[in-house]
Amino acid sequence: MNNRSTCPVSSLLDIIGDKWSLLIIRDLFIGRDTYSEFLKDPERISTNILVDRLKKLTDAGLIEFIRNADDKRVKVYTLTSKGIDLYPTMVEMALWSRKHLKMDFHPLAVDMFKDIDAIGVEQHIKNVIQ
Amino acid sequence: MNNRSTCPVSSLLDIIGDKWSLLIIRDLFIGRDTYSEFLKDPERISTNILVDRLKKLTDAGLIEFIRNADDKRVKVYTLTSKGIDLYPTMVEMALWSRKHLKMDFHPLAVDMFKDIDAIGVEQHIKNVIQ
DNA sequence: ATATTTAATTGCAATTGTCAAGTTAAAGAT
DNA sequence: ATCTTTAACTTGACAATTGCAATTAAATAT
Repeated sequence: MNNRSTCPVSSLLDIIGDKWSLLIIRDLFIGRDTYSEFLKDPERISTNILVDRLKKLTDAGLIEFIRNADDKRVKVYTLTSKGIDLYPTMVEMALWSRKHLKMDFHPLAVDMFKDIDAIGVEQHIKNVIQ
Repeated sequence: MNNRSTCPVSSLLDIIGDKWSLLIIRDLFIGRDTYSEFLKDPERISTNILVDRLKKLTDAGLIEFIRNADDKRVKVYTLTSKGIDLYPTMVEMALWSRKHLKMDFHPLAVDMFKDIDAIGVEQHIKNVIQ
């Protein structure tokens, strides 16, 4: 366990409370699923941090990987159900940013916002995680 | 701005993506609102980190403070509307922990879960932030 | 065999965090 | 008026984490 406290927020922060972990989770939601694809992210994660976070997220049971059958060097990561369940949190974070940060967002985010406005957050989340 | 990218999730992580910032926000939601109360948290934040985070959260416009009129030594912190709007994110984080971490939670969290189960997440959030 | 690609490691500097102690200004006690 | 306590920092020594650049190992491609 190793939690700092019995607060459910702090307990999740103990797992994903840094600038990088959630970005790997995000990538998996948008179809980026290998080490080299994570490295291409605009946020420019460095290789040692990436390896460390992939290991920690795997140990925490949020992600797992299988070797690509055609190229066994390639680890293809996937979200576990535990990882998929972070989607509502990420959506709320994105909605906060849309409301409070005056900036232009990535096309994929714009599309997501459009869908949320069209069918509602609840239905959007349902569609993504089930 | 200084964002790493145009991803709305990463942009929020640029502001609160660490192990401490959200705990200060949490404290303000449960009525802890001074430096010395933050220090008493079970997570044991150290003094220089607390000062640093209070300053960063203030600069980011998530919190602000006024001096206590009766005791001018005391800074009483409050959430701005920008900070209050982090409540949905924190609730989703707490719900994730309840679902996936097999542990006993703080009485205040238990009460919150009870209320959410009774009236629904949406209504619970409405009641808290308006 | 040689080159290329994917994933991971290493060395070192810079940043961040911990812990213990000290500082300052206001408030309360004697 | 002086002493003590309290709130909010500040500092310094040290440990841990992160960032950057270069390198390595294994699998695959030519």
